[in-house]
Amino acid sequence: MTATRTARERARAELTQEIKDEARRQLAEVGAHGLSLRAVARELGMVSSALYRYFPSRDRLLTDLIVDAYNAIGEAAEQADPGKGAPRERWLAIWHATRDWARAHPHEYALIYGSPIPGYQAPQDTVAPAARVALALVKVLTHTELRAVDGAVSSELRAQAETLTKVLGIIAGPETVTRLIMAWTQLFGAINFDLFGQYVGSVDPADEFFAHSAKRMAEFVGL
Amino acid sequence: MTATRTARERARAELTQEIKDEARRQLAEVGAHGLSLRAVARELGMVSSALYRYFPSRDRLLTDLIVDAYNAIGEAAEQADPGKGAPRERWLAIWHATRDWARAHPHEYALIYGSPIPGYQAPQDTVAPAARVALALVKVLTHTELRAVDGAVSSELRAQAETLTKVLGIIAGPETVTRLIMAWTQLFGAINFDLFGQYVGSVDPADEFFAHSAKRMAEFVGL
DNA sequence: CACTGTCAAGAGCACTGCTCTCTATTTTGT
DNA sequence: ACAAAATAGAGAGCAGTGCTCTTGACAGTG
Repeated sequence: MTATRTARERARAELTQEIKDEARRQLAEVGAHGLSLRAVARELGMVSSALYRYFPSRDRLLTDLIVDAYNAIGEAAEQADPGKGAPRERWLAIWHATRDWARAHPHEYALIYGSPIPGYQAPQDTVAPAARVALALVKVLTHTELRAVDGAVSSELRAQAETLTKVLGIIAGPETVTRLIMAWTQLFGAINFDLFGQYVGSVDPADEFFAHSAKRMAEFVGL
Repeated sequence: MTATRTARERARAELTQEIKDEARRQLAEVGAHGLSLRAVARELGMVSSALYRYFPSRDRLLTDLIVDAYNAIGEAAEQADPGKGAPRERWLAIWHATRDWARAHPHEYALIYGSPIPGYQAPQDTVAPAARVALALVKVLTHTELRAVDGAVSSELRAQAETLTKVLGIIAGPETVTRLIMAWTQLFGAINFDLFGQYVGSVDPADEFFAHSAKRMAEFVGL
């Protein structure tokens, strides 16, 4: 039954992919704001209404692109991590690979780390892919001897950190976990500022500054 | 001269302001994406084409709102700084005031620190207002005894930092200046992640984490 | 008073997301 | 194998958008 059924379903899956690919192409050119369903359909030689057989709305198509982008940047980060060797080098590799992906796909990056699009509904589909870069950083710290970091965290933050510790399965104190989140914030904060032009007038180009930040934050978390 | 400012000119200035106010109101409701010139005109009881006598395009109106938003968040930061007293408390006050403004005006914040609007090229009008929050932080460090921070910066970054030192007129080494930019990045990185939902699943609500970050980054720059 | 520049208004263009109906084709159940 | 059901694309159409152009009315100045 799967043999006959897949005839149509395979065509459907293929066309769905083609639509996403073309949409991604246009996204890279004109950005999320300029992405037009009609233009995508036009380019694919179909009529716009037919597109709605595959995506119920423009937002839905964008949501799919968002998930893909999260997975792409997450995979870039994971690929950059050799998995073995000096933790500090692994950390730096992940940082730079993440930034490199963002600079290579600025509009896709803006889609996921810029302002959320219209209705701002972040479906459950996005939360797992969205965590991949962060998890790649976490992975470097697991089974790694960390330099102890000092500082007191408030009780509520400690509770949040301890919950995270369990979920992530790492052996680290609340202070380290908190610093890790700060480092994660710093990573994407720096990429945002770089891509969105906020460093113009201070550290532009930002390559050296970013490399410096990566090292400083490695030390900051105890690496 | 200014007295003879014609009634027409005053009416024009007034109406220009009313348009911006109404646009800001709609921005708060539907976001930049949903902001419609026709809807603004409709609400003001005028026809859409008349609006083009005041703003040559939608992007131009948005640019004006961007400048206003930069000034508003900058002023919030400046107001929060008592100007005297313990530098560390001033630093924390600025951090929290900045975040508070962002949370009170999420769509305006997204306009300036989210993805840049397509078709809008950051004009020179925006760079000065955009620097106000950062300058408020810098001001805390001037004439303040800083704890020395260590670390080596590369030659290019050092050059950038030294140029900044001259421009800002502060007495601090390249390492401190670099750390200051990292702190600035951390501030807006954290606000971004908080407002755009990236902290869901880790440190949500992010109040405690943000307060913690503010303190940690104060120490980080030597305060 | 006449002239000139500014203004609101309206019509209209090209485009958008989306819905609906119609027809052709494929898949499925008996 | 054949009828029924599900699915595909095409086309028309709706309401909305940014923006342009023209028209007629008004204010400011010589």
